[in-house]
Amino acid sequence: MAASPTVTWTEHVHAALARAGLKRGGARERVIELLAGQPCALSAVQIEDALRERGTPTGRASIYRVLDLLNEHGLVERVAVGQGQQALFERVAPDGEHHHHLLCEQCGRLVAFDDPGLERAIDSLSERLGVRVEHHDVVLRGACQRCD
Amino acid sequence: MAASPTVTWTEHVHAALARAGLKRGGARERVIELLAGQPCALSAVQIEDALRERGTPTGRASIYRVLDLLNEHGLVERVAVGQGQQALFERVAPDGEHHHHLLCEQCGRLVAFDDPGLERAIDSLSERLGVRVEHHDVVLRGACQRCD
DNA sequence: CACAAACTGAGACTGAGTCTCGTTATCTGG
DNA sequence: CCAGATAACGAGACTCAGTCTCAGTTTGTG
Repeated sequence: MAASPTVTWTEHVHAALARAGLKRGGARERVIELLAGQPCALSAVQIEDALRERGTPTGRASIYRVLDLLNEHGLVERVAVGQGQQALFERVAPDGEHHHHLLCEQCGRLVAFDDPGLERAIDSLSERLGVRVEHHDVVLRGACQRCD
Repeated sequence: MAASPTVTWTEHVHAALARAGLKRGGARERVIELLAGQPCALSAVQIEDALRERGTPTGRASIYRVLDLLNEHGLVERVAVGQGQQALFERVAPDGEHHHHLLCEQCGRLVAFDDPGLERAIDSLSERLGVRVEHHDVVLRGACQRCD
């Protein structure tokens, strides 16, 4: 939502991976580039298909490897839409901004939203429970504006 | 957490299914009985194993059928713990009381919690977004009290 | 008690995700 | 600029949760 960040996500990713002493590779660049152009979450299968359609078919193993790597470095986030059986991945903004999802049970559309009140509720929760909350996922299911 | 409800979950389930004009069957009774005795969510595989260990091995297909049926009737809820690859199921209290989960990334323990503030935040969210929210899942990941 | 409808389970099948391993590309530093 | 070391890649076999099918069994009603 921040219109044009000082560093793009792609640059941010390259910097982080270089800092970790990793080399570059074709498959990785392709996955990163694809994710960079996505507004919301994508499944590994969708990534595989998209790359094939672009004329750059990429091994399944490589895709999962890249996704795992990016996830470990906090550059990408696994979204558990729960009902479906495949994991979705989406980029994490360098500034740490993040959002959650509403899955429309009618049309299957995934709608992103954010809400400070919700974040606050979760923060205070972590204190109340006496636990350290590292990540949180909120998935709403219902009908989106279009379908309601 | 309500110490002893007027109707037990098992009775509630039987009543609901009878109302729907369904017959009884061995596999169903076994799954219901097993779930009735669980404090928290269980995967289909765990159910299959547990039933086998009890000396009443039950077909995989039947277990999934029962779980789907109970889910359709709102008697059981699918919990998407997200990272893992198998769905978890747990009973839904007749009084509609519900809770969420913290998954400890150290020990893998699933801790249940509830929080009115969180529920409120989600309710107000649904208005703000102009959508109808039917269900919601909140999964926290971090370290539980024991591991922190 | 007979029959229709519901239920069950063995096992084949699907499809996402993992693993292996031989090959290839990248990046030093000499 | 080259060579060795190390990281990245991809084909394809494999795993495993979950689905589907279908013939046989049980339930409960008329």
